[in-house]
Amino acid sequence: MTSIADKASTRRRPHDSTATRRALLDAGRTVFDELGYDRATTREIGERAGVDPALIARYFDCKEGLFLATLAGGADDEQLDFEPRALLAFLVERWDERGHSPISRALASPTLTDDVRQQVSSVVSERLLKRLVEVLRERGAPEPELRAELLVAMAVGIAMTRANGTLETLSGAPRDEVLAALGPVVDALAAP
Amino acid sequence: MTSIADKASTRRRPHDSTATRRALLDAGRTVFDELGYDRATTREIGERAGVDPALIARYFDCKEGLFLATLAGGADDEQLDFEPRALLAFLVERWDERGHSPISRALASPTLTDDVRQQVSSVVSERLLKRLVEVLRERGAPEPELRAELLVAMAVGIAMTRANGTLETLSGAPRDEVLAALGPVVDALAAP
DNA sequence: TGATATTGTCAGCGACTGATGACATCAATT
DNA sequence: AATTGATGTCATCAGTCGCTGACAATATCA
Repeated sequence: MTSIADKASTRRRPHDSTATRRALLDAGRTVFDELGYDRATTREIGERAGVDPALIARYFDCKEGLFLATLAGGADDEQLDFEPRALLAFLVERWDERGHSPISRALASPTLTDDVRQQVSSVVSERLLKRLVEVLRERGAPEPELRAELLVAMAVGIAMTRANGTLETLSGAPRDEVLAALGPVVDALAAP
Repeated sequence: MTSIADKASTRRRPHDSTATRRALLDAGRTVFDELGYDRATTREIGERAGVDPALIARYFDCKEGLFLATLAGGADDEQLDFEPRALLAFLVERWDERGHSPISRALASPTLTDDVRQQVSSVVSERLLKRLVEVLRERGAPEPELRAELLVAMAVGIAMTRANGTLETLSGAPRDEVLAALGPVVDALAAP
């Protein structure tokens, strides 16, 4: 018990900078995703990480620096299936569960810093669009770049409205049902 | 000149409560839409309305009260075409131009007060969903409520990502091109 | 004209936020 | 063991925010 490498324990092993960094990153991801950038406070992030908020400034320069870092990391783009239906299902599933990636929130945000916009663009492009565009091109879909981004945009809209409960039927419907209804829609988007 | 009913003039006609109310509503709509609820400040709204910010509290109780009021009014649901393609085109067009309705922002917002969620729900339902559902039902589309909300959700995602520029191709593409690509997609959503 | 309610102005309060810098604590090296 | 750099803690600052209450200006009506 009380393993020295205990991660989520109440007592932080002192003077372990990499553990502190990661704790802040994890907590930041969660809080930014749950509350959005503006509502998220450095004090809240620090508390959830079990770390003094002042360390955000030390390791990430400022709040926005931590935000940028959370955007970059986190999503391990393991063996994703880039078949359009499967990818939409993955995105909706991922963004349905809060606390993992603030990218969907950034994509849906009204105002973005230049740095953040650039970061989001490059992450989404690298992790999702690049290979999705390839798949669409193989299928002979016209304007594959545009259609790939449209698929991501659709996922964003669905995830956000499902999360905040403004569209009641959509929010209440089980994910399977939503995805089933979307099947032919995605096919139409990916058709030649 | 210097008409007594001059609305955007530098000098406000004194003691005209209805004009003041409307000025605050208009400015609120614009600022909430441009900046989102959190970034919008009562001082900024007051300045744009040419009105002392303290009057927000008098006429709308508080900032959120003004926000609720902006959600309710504004959109004159004139002779809308509820044919799905046309409706999506209308929504994307409307939400492409900032400063008119903060509803899209509310739909894309991560966290919502109960009051705001309820207001957004009822406005969207009354103005858009109700008749769109009818059209979908006439067409024999299954789960017309779900599909109607999916169309709105798609419009939200597209509008937000286009506005913040995170998806570069989609943001840069002319609206016509985007809507053209979406035509078959909407048809698939509305198909029986 | 004088009395009264409505409307607009202004200064400032209390709370919160991100950030800073002085200080304490720890660990590694000599 | 002593030194030194790295790491963590804390109090606090400066700025911003929504909101309030006292007061001034205006309109309405007797």
